[in-house]
Amino acid sequence: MENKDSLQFHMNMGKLISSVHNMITRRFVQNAHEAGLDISLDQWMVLGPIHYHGDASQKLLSDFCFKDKTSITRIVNTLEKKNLVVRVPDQLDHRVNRVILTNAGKQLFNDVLPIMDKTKKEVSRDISKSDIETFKDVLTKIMSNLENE
Amino acid sequence: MENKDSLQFHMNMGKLISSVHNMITRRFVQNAHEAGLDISLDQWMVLGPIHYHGDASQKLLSDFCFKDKTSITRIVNTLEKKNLVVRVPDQLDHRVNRVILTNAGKQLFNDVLPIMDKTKKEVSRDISKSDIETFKDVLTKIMSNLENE
DNA sequence: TGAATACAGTTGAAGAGTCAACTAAATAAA
DNA sequence: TTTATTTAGTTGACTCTTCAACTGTATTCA
Repeated sequence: MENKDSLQFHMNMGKLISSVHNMITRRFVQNAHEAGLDISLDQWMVLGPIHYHGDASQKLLSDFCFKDKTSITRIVNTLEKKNLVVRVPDQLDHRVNRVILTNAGKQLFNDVLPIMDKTKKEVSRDISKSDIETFKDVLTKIMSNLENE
Repeated sequence: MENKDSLQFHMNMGKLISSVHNMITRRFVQNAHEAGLDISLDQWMVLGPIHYHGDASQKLLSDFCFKDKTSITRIVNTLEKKNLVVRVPDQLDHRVNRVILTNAGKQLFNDVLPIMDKTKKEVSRDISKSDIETFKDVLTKIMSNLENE
């Protein structure tokens, strides 16, 4: 690709976001892999709230991660297959699963923290604090623009 | 979700981008669907350069769309299944497929243009021109931060 | 109480994403 | 001119996403 720069210049927002999303996802997995850790960005995004809450229903994970309940079902399946979490049926509300970290899950969580940090630094290298703020504000604004309906 | 705002405030960049990416994708498909059009955002992203170039190798599509060649293979498969494009083997370089729009493909392209426009407006509603500019600059900067290696 | 409704979670099917391994054709190097 | 390397594209295995249809369990309200 001879003139990638001029192309990017003409890229629209949707394409930019999609490309950046893919690149960040890939970089995170690469960084984790280089550190000998086997985890995807989405698995990490789900692991976080479980760790934070100690235990979490899939509905809560869905809300926190802004992911469809179907996606949560499948990601939790994967995490369970890897023995990082277990599903425990709620005693009061029998519709609910409480998702809990195993020891391996807690271990992995701590191991991945520095990887996340490294990836963040790589992503935002040479971008000013104020531009990052504007960037996050715009993302948040877009979310509210597209929320419900 | 009681206090979504305070949550978003604490969301990190990766999560924000991932959420926004999914929301834009979903909204585009919804808008297309409401207009009676059956097309995904990724299919549209591939259709564009084909229309622009008149005919395009999969390699070129891969470069323009910032998508893996594997993804292009599968998206072109889908487009071909829907009779929107055809693959024509290149006469000079037998490794290459030239991907060409059918009449149905050209028709769809024109029908989708206003949908794309509508979606863009919805996405960027009430966001200032200068914030959009900063936003796109940051995205481009992230791309160059994560490029190769 | 009993029927309708809402809610939590799962499943199936189809479109995309990644990586790794693979054809087959073109180009470079010996 | 053979041999080696690069390049274009496909395939397989697996993860994630979306939609629609489906269990079961709570809740509401007549």
